[in-house]
Amino acid sequence: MTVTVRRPTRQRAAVAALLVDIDDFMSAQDLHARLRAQGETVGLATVYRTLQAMATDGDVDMMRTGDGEAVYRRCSTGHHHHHLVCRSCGRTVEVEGPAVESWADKISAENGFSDVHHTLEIFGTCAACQI
Amino acid sequence: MTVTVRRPTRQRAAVAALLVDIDDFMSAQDLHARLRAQGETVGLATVYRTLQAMATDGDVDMMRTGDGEAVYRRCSTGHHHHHLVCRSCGRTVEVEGPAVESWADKISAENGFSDVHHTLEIFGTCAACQI
DNA sequence: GTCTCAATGAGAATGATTGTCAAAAGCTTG
DNA sequence: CAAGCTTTTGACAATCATTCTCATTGAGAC
Repeated sequence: MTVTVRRPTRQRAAVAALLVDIDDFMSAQDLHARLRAQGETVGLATVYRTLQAMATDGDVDMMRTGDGEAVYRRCSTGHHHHHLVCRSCGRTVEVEGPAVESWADKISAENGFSDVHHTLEIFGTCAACQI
Repeated sequence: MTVTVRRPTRQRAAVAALLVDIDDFMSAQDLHARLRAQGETVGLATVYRTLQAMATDGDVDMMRTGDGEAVYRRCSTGHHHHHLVCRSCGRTVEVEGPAVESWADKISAENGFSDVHHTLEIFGTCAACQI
Protein backbone atom coordinates (compact mmCIF):
# COMPACT_ATOMS: atom_id res chain seq x y z
CA MET A 1 0.00 0.00 0.00
CA THR A 2 1.50 3.28 -1.08
CA VAL A 3 0.87 6.26 1.10
CA THR A 4 1.69 9.52 -0.61
CA VAL A 5 2.65 12.27 1.74
CA ARG A 6 1.27 15.72 1.02
CA ARG A 7 2.65 18.70 2.80
CA PRO A 8 0.18 21.22 4.08
CA THR A 9 0.86 24.56 2.44
CA ARG A 10 -0.79 27.94 2.31
CA GLN A 11 -1.82 27.40 -1.32
CA ARG A 12 -3.35 24.03 -0.63
CA ALA A 13 -5.31 25.49 2.25
CA ALA A 14 -6.55 28.35 0.10
CA VAL A 15 -7.84 25.99 -2.57
CA ALA A 16 -9.51 23.77 0.00
CA ALA A 17 -11.11 26.76 1.70
CA LEU A 18 -12.55 28.12 -1.52
CA LEU A 19 -13.94 24.73 -2.41
CA VAL A 20 -15.79 24.69 0.88
CA ASP A 21 -17.27 28.12 0.21
CA ILE A 22 -18.42 27.52 -3.30
CA ASP A 23 -20.30 24.33 -3.51
CA ASP A 24 -20.78 23.86 -7.20
CA PHE A 25 -18.45 22.43 -9.80
CA MET A 26 -15.71 24.84 -10.78
CA SER A 27 -12.86 24.62 -13.26
CA ALA A 28 -9.24 25.03 -12.27
CA GLN A 29 -9.07 28.26 -14.26
CA ASP A 30 -12.12 29.61 -12.53
CA LEU A 31 -10.81 28.66 -9.14
CA HIS A 32 -7.50 30.31 -9.88
CA ALA A 33 -9.22 33.51 -10.98
CA ARG A 34 -11.27 33.64 -7.81
CA LEU A 35 -8.27 33.09 -5.60
CA ARG A 36 -6.48 35.89 -7.39
CA ALA A 37 -9.50 38.12 -7.01
CA GLN A 38 -9.41 37.46 -3.26
CA GLY A 39 -5.84 38.62 -3.18
CA GLU A 40 -4.34 35.17 -2.74
CA THR A 41 -1.16 34.65 -4.68
CA VAL A 42 -1.34 31.16 -6.07
CA GLY A 43 0.10 29.97 -9.34
CA LEU A 44 -2.16 28.41 -11.94
CA ALA A 45 0.00 25.31 -12.19
CA THR A 46 -0.28 24.90 -8.45
CA VAL A 47 -4.05 25.04 -8.61
CA TYR A 48 -4.00 22.30 -11.24
CA ARG A 49 -1.60 20.17 -9.24
CA THR A 50 -3.52 20.66 -6.04
CA LEU A 51 -6.85 19.78 -7.57
CA GLN A 52 -5.43 16.67 -9.17
CA ALA A 53 -3.90 15.59 -5.91
CA MET A 54 -7.14 16.17 -4.06
CA ALA A 55 -9.06 14.25 -6.68
CA THR A 56 -6.64 11.36 -6.40
CA ASP A 57 -6.99 11.39 -2.65
CA GLY A 58 -10.74 11.40 -2.99
CA ASP A 59 -11.12 14.78 -1.35
CA VAL A 60 -12.88 16.32 -4.33
CA ASP A 61 -14.94 15.01 -7.22
CA MET A 62 -13.79 15.61 -10.75
CA MET A 63 -16.11 15.65 -13.70
CA ARG A 64 -15.93 16.75 -17.32
CA THR A 65 -18.29 19.32 -18.75
CA GLY A 66 -19.88 18.79 -22.12
CA ASP A 67 -16.98 20.47 -23.83
CA GLY A 68 -14.37 18.43 -22.04
CA GLU A 69 -13.25 20.86 -19.41
CA ALA A 70 -12.43 19.36 -16.02
CA VAL A 71 -14.44 20.74 -13.14
CA TYR A 72 -14.02 20.03 -9.45
CA ARG A 73 -16.21 20.10 -6.41
CA ARG A 74 -15.76 19.39 -2.75
CA CYS A 75 -16.93 15.93 -1.88
CA SER A 76 -19.34 15.70 0.99
CA THR A 77 -18.99 11.99 1.49
CA GLY A 78 -16.22 9.56 0.87
CA HIS A 79 -18.78 7.25 -0.70
CA HIS A 80 -18.94 6.50 -4.37
CA HIS A 81 -21.77 8.59 -5.77
CA HIS A 82 -23.00 10.43 -8.83
CA HIS A 83 -24.28 13.90 -9.65
CA LEU A 84 -27.42 15.56 -10.79
CA VAL A 85 -26.27 18.89 -12.18
CA CYS A 86 -28.31 21.87 -13.32
CA ARG A 87 -26.99 22.89 -16.69
CA SER A 88 -28.16 26.41 -16.13
CA CYS A 89 -27.07 27.41 -12.62
CA GLY A 90 -24.67 24.59 -11.86
CA ARG A 91 -26.46 23.52 -8.71
CA THR A 92 -25.46 19.99 -7.87
CA VAL A 93 -27.15 17.22 -5.97
CA GLU A 94 -25.19 14.16 -4.98
CA VAL A 95 -27.13 10.99 -5.60
CA GLU A 96 -26.53 7.33 -4.97
CA GLY A 97 -27.81 4.46 -7.01
CA PRO A 98 -27.07 1.04 -5.60
CA ALA A 99 -29.09 -0.48 -8.41
CA VAL A 100 -26.88 1.16 -10.99
CA GLU A 101 -23.74 -0.09 -9.31
CA SER A 102 -24.91 -3.66 -9.30
CA TRP A 103 -26.20 -3.36 -12.84
CA ALA A 104 -22.78 -2.15 -13.98
CA ASP A 105 -21.08 -5.00 -12.19
CA LYS A 106 -23.42 -7.56 -13.65
CA ILE A 107 -23.04 -6.25 -17.20
CA SER A 108 -19.28 -6.17 -16.83
CA ALA A 109 -19.12 -9.71 -15.54
CA GLU A 110 -21.40 -10.99 -18.28
CA ASN A 111 -19.04 -9.57 -20.87
CA GLY A 112 -15.89 -10.79 -19.21
CA PHE A 113 -14.64 -7.40 -18.11
CA SER A 114 -12.78 -7.03 -14.85
CA ASP A 115 -11.34 -4.20 -12.81
CA VAL A 116 -14.24 -2.01 -13.85
CA HIS A 117 -15.04 1.56 -13.04
CA HIS A 118 -17.79 3.77 -14.36
CA THR A 119 -18.79 7.38 -14.82
CA LEU A 120 -22.35 8.59 -14.62
CA GLU A 121 -23.65 12.13 -14.49
CA ILE A 122 -27.14 13.46 -14.99
CA PHE A 123 -27.70 16.93 -16.45
CA GLY A 124 -30.95 18.80 -16.41
CA THR A 125 -32.65 22.03 -15.46
CA CYS A 126 -33.43 22.46 -11.79
CA ALA A 127 -36.74 23.70 -10.47
CA ALA A 128 -35.47 27.21 -9.81
CA CYS A 129 -34.17 27.60 -13.36
CA GLN A 130 -37.16 26.39 -15.32
CA ILE A 131 -39.37 29.40 -14.68
CA MET B 1 -38.68 21.16 -36.36
CA THR B 2 -35.47 22.10 -38.08
CA VAL B 3 -34.17 19.78 -40.72
CA THR B 4 -30.53 20.38 -41.51
CA VAL B 5 -29.52 19.41 -44.99
CA ARG B 6 -26.10 17.87 -45.44
CA ARG B 7 -24.54 17.53 -48.83
CA PRO B 8 -22.91 14.22 -49.64
CA THR B 9 -19.25 14.78 -50.36
CA ARG B 10 -16.23 12.61 -50.95
CA GLN B 11 -14.74 13.59 -47.59
CA ARG B 12 -17.90 12.77 -45.70
CA ALA B 13 -18.06 9.39 -47.39
CA ALA B 14 -14.45 8.66 -46.55
CA VAL B 15 -14.99 9.39 -42.88
CA ALA B 16 -18.14 7.29 -42.78
CA ALA B 17 -16.43 4.42 -44.55
CA LEU B 18 -13.51 4.38 -42.16
CA LEU B 19 -15.85 4.41 -39.20
CA VAL B 20 -17.50 1.30 -40.56
CA ASP B 21 -14.17 -0.46 -40.91
CA ILE B 22 -12.78 0.35 -37.53
CA ASP B 23 -15.27 -0.40 -34.90
CA ASP B 24 -13.71 1.05 -31.82
CA PHE B 25 -13.70 4.57 -30.52
CA MET B 26 -11.30 6.80 -32.39
CA SER B 27 -10.32 10.44 -32.00
CA ALA B 28 -10.68 12.97 -34.78
CA GLN B 29 -6.90 13.27 -34.96
CA ASP B 30 -6.51 9.54 -35.23
CA LEU B 31 -9.17 9.29 -37.90
CA HIS B 32 -7.52 12.06 -39.87
CA ALA B 33 -4.14 10.35 -39.69
CA ARG B 34 -5.59 7.07 -40.94
CA LEU B 35 -7.36 8.73 -43.83
CA ARG B 36 -4.13 10.41 -44.81
CA ALA B 37 -2.29 7.11 -44.54
CA GLN B 38 -4.82 5.60 -46.93
CA GLY B 39 -4.06 8.32 -49.40
CA GLU B 40 -7.29 10.22 -48.90
CA THR B 41 -6.85 13.95 -48.93
CA VAL B 42 -9.07 15.31 -46.22
CA GLY B 43 -8.43 18.34 -44.08
CA LEU B 44 -8.29 18.02 -40.33
CA ALA B 45 -10.91 20.71 -39.82
CA THR B 46 -13.20 18.82 -42.13
CA VAL B 47 -12.83 15.67 -40.10
CA TYR B 48 -13.79 17.58 -36.96
CA ARG B 49 -16.75 19.19 -38.64
CA THR B 50 -17.93 15.95 -40.17
CA LEU B 51 -17.72 14.04 -36.93
CA GLN B 52 -19.59 16.72 -35.07
CA ALA B 53 -22.30 16.77 -37.69
CA MET B 54 -22.60 13.00 -37.59
CA ALA B 55 -22.79 13.04 -33.81
CA THR B 56 -25.50 15.68 -33.92
CA ASP B 57 -27.43 13.61 -36.43
CA GLY B 58 -27.05 10.58 -34.23
CA ASP B 59 -25.01 8.66 -36.78
CA VAL B 60 -22.07 8.20 -34.46
CA ASP B 61 -21.56 8.09 -30.71
CA MET B 62 -19.28 10.60 -29.09
CA MET B 63 -17.58 9.98 -25.80
CA ARG B 64 -14.79 11.59 -23.81
CA THR B 65 -11.74 9.65 -22.75
CA GLY B 66 -10.36 9.98 -19.25
CA ASP B 67 -8.18 12.86 -20.33
CA GLY B 68 -10.98 14.73 -22.02
CA GLU B 69 -10.31 13.87 -25.62
CA ALA B 70 -13.40 13.37 -27.77
CA VAL B 71 -13.62 9.97 -29.43
CA TYR B 72 -16.17 8.76 -31.96
CA ARG B 73 -17.57 5.45 -33.01
CA ARG B 74 -20.11 4.28 -35.51
CA CYS B 75 -23.44 3.68 -33.89
CA SER B 76 -25.01 0.33 -34.56
CA THR B 77 -28.44 1.26 -33.35
CA GLY B 78 -30.32 4.47 -33.18
CA HIS B 79 -31.34 3.51 -29.66
CA HIS B 80 -30.08 5.27 -26.60
CA HIS B 81 -27.41 3.04 -25.12
CA HIS B 82 -24.17 3.01 -23.14
CA HIS B 83 -20.71 1.53 -23.53
CA LEU B 84 -18.50 -0.97 -21.87
CA VAL B 85 -15.01 -0.12 -23.02
CA CYS B 86 -11.76 -2.03 -22.56
CA ARG B 87 -9.21 0.44 -21.32
CA SER B 88 -6.42 -1.63 -22.78
CA CYS B 89 -7.47 -2.56 -26.31
CA GLY B 90 -10.40 -0.22 -26.79
CA ARG B 91 -12.84 -2.98 -27.59
CA THR B 92 -16.36 -1.71 -27.05
CA VAL B 93 -19.61 -3.41 -26.22
CA GLU B 94 -22.85 -1.50 -26.50
CA VAL B 95 -25.12 -2.14 -23.57
CA GLU B 96 -28.58 -1.10 -22.59
CA GLY B 97 -29.89 -0.58 -19.11
CA PRO B 98 -33.59 0.14 -18.89
CA ALA B 99 -33.30 0.08 -15.12
CA VAL B 100 -30.71 2.81 -15.22
CA GLU B 101 -32.82 4.99 -17.44
CA SER B 102 -35.80 4.78 -15.18
CA TRP B 103 -33.65 5.28 -12.11
CA ALA B 104 -32.23 8.46 -13.64
CA ASP B 105 -35.68 9.72 -14.46
CA LYS B 106 -36.96 8.99 -11.00
CA ILE B 107 -34.02 10.67 -9.28
CA SER B 108 -34.39 13.70 -11.52
CA ALA B 109 -38.08 14.03 -10.87
CA GLU B 110 -37.61 13.68 -7.12
CA ASN B 111 -35.21 16.59 -7.18
CA GLY B 112 -37.30 18.77 -9.43
CA PHE B 113 -35.06 18.55 -12.44
CA SER B 114 -36.55 18.52 -15.92
CA ASP B 115 -35.28 18.15 -19.45
CA VAL B 116 -32.70 15.67 -18.24
CA HIS B 117 -30.05 13.80 -20.10
CA HIS B 118 -27.29 11.56 -18.77
CA THR B 119 -23.94 10.11 -19.63
CA LEU B 120 -22.77 6.69 -18.50
CA GLU B 121 -19.75 4.73 -19.58
CA ILE B 122 -18.13 1.70 -18.02
CA PHE B 123 -14.39 1.12 -18.32
CA GLY B 124 -12.62 -2.10 -17.53
CA THR B 125 -10.27 -4.73 -18.84
CA CYS B 126 -11.73 -7.22 -21.27
CA ALA B 127 -11.18 -10.95 -21.06
CA ALA B 128 -8.60 -10.98 -23.85
CA CYS B 129 -6.50 -8.30 -22.19
CA GLN B 130 -6.33 -9.65 -18.66
CA ILE B 131 -3.97 -12.52 -19.38
C1' DG C 1 19.98 26.53 12.50
C1' DT C 2 20.54 23.50 8.79
C1' DC C 3 19.66 19.81 5.68
C1' DT C 4 16.68 17.51 2.42
C1' DC C 5 13.11 17.03 -0.57
C1' DA C 6 8.49 18.14 -1.86
C1' DA C 7 5.95 22.21 -3.41
C1' DT C 8 5.64 26.42 -5.86
C1' DG C 9 5.49 29.77 -9.71
C1' DA C 10 6.51 32.03 -14.07
C1' DG C 11 6.48 31.15 -18.40
C1' DA C 12 7.19 28.14 -22.26
C1' DA C 13 5.41 24.13 -24.56
C1' DT C 14 1.91 20.93 -25.92
C1' DG C 15 -2.07 19.44 -28.07
C1' DA C 16 -6.88 19.25 -29.10
C1' DT C 17 -10.28 22.02 -31.02
C1' DT C 18 -12.21 26.08 -33.37
C1' DG C 19 -12.14 30.23 -36.35
C1' DT C 20 -11.13 32.48 -40.89
C1' DC C 21 -11.80 33.13 -45.49
C1' DA C 22 -10.87 32.38 -50.22
C1' DA C 23 -11.31 28.51 -53.42
C1' DA C 24 -13.88 24.31 -54.88
C1' DA C 25 -17.90 21.52 -55.33
C1' DG C 26 -23.21 20.31 -55.09
C1' DC C 27 -27.74 21.47 -56.58
C1' DT C 28 -31.04 23.98 -59.32
C1' DT C 29 -32.69 26.36 -62.91
C1' DG C 30 -32.47 28.22 -67.69
C1' DC D 1 -24.18 22.22 -70.45
C1' DA D 2 -23.73 26.95 -68.28
C1' DA D 3 -24.77 30.24 -64.69
C1' DG D 4 -25.89 31.28 -60.13
C1' DC D 5 -26.29 30.41 -55.47
C1' DT D 6 -25.00 28.06 -51.27
C1' DT D 7 -22.59 24.73 -48.66
C1' DT D 8 -18.29 22.55 -47.86
C1' DT D 9 -13.57 22.34 -47.86
C1' DG D 10 -8.67 23.12 -46.55
C1' DA D 11 -4.55 25.48 -45.08
C1' DC D 12 -3.28 27.89 -41.36
C1' DA D 13 -3.82 30.98 -37.64
C1' DA D 14 -5.83 31.47 -33.19
C1' DT D 15 -7.75 29.64 -28.72
C1' DC D 16 -7.51 27.65 -24.65
C1' DA D 17 -7.04 24.11 -21.14
C1' DT D 18 -3.51 21.55 -19.35
C1' DT D 19 1.27 20.06 -18.66
C1' DC D 20 6.24 20.68 -18.46
C1' DT D 21 10.59 22.88 -16.93
C1' DC D 22 13.53 24.33 -13.67
C1' DA D 23 15.23 27.60 -10.52
C1' DT D 24 13.55 29.07 -5.99
C1' DT D 25 11.02 28.52 -1.69
C1' DG D 26 9.16 26.41 2.38
C1' DA D 27 8.09 22.26 5.63
C1' DG D 28 9.50 18.96 8.62
C1' DA D 29 13.23 16.29 10.83
C1' DC D 30 17.35 16.35 13.66
